[in-house]
Amino acid sequence: MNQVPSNPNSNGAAGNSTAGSAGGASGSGLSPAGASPTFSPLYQQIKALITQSLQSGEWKPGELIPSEVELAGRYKVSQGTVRKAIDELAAEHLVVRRQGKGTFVASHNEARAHYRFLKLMPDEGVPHQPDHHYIEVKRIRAAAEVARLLDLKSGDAVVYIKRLLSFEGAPTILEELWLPGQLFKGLTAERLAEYKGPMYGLFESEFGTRMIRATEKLRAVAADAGVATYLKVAEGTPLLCADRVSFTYGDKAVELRRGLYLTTAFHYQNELS
Amino acid sequence: MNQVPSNPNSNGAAGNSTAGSAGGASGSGLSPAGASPTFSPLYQQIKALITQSLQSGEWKPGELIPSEVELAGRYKVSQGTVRKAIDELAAEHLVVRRQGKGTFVASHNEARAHYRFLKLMPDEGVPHQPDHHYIEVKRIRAAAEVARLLDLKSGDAVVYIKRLLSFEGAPTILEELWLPGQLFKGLTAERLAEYKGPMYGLFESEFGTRMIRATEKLRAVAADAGVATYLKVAEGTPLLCADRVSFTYGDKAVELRRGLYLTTAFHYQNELS
DNA sequence: AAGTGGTCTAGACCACTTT
DNA sequence: AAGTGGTCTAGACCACTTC
Repeated sequence: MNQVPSNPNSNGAAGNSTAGSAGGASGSGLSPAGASPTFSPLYQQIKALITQSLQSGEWKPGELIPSEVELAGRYKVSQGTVRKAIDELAAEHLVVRRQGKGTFVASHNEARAHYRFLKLMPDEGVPHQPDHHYIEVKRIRAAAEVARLLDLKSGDAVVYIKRLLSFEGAPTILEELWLPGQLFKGLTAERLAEYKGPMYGLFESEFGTRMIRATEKLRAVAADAGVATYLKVAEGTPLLCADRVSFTYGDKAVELRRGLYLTTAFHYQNELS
Repeated sequence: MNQVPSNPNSNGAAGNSTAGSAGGASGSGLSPAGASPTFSPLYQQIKALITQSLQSGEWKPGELIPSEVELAGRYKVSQGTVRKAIDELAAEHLVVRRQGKGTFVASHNEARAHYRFLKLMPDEGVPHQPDHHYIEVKRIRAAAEVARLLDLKSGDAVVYIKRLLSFEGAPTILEELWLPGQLFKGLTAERLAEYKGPMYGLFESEFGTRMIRATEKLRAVAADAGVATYLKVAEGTPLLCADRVSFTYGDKAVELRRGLYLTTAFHYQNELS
């Protein structure tokens, strides 16, 4: 993290080898010198420093981060370099820029973020907020497969959640979740049921874990007897099955989720671009 | 297209009101003055001019476009402004940058592009190229729904294609397509069958229509008798149904596609980011 | 008026590719 | 050596928000 690729300045102001030392100003424990010796552009190093401040909670979701000018001074680089770093963070939805106001830490407790991880849309009309019914919330031991995907040891504590989501009275989504017990200690059915807003908003504001991105594998499956009862459909009804792995900062997997979607009046909306 | 937001130059070189006149250099018929009077940043205007050259075929898929320096001279703006325009075009996959070589028009006839619109992956192992079997290729008249989605008139000519894709002998995808007859005049089963590479590659190189982006609606459905025969499964087997609308330059819809995927050994891979 | 992000310019040098 | 995109700086001004 200490090397700077070059020093093309003739003036004395913007000296080199500064990004690393400036990194020390970001507070918490940075990994010491002996890291990977690969070169990277200055703006990538700045981006990494800013990301560390986000991850450490120095700037929390919804909060204003320092201005580009201030960050440029702090890291001893030009505003343009800070700008390019923040541009990429904004493209990854880690921060949100607002002209005239500043740059804010992205939060799932915002209208704009609500449909980034909820791709099920009604075939007709505008989306409504679903009713949540928590069927089961308990702490269990991780099975081998769950442990592998969450990078835990087999038998480690895991929070298991099973819930049913209904749109205007129509049960539509049956979901199971597995979360690392370590990260979600006080998570109970009550906390979940009473929380207004998206589940990821609760995770980020109450448990300090913010979901950054996710991968999903989609399949068509037949409803078994138990599932059919919850969704009030015939056994064997085709359902859309979405197996999700969600990641937080540092590409660390922190959630498994299996969703079974009844797609008679809803569809999974996707953009290929 | 003629206005330039401001003229912050004190030197005489980079004059104003030049982007518009430079646009005339791109050859084909630009829309005259009376367009919308909304302001837009210079780099957005440059981006629009470059996009027009892409759309008009001045630079074809796979070809090298002029260097940033040359474009800056042509449009009478700084290299940085051209750079920002091309940055966005690269982010939208309209062009591909290669350091030291130049900027190229993106093409579906490239390994890198093969999996942008083909999201079905094997559960195990690496993806293989499927075998194509064309069941039906004919010209028909557009039904109301097809006409509406393709922005045609009901009854206009449409090319209809039905094909079966198999991976290592296992029939997996049954697909139907509807294409505007106007744009795909010489499209026959022979042309399709003999073409090596992705179908979108054929469309762009033989018919001058390049797919830029698409939307998909995914549902789980039950295989009916006909579909079950093609895919060699029992009637009622759950299948993943993907209804796609593809767009070319100018957000013009130019393809409808319904894919039925057998997801016992395959899944639809999606990234939420 | 002051502060923020957004745009634009000009010039330098680096990394990579080709000649 | 020459040409390309990639990085970095410095400074100017614009658009928007707040005080």
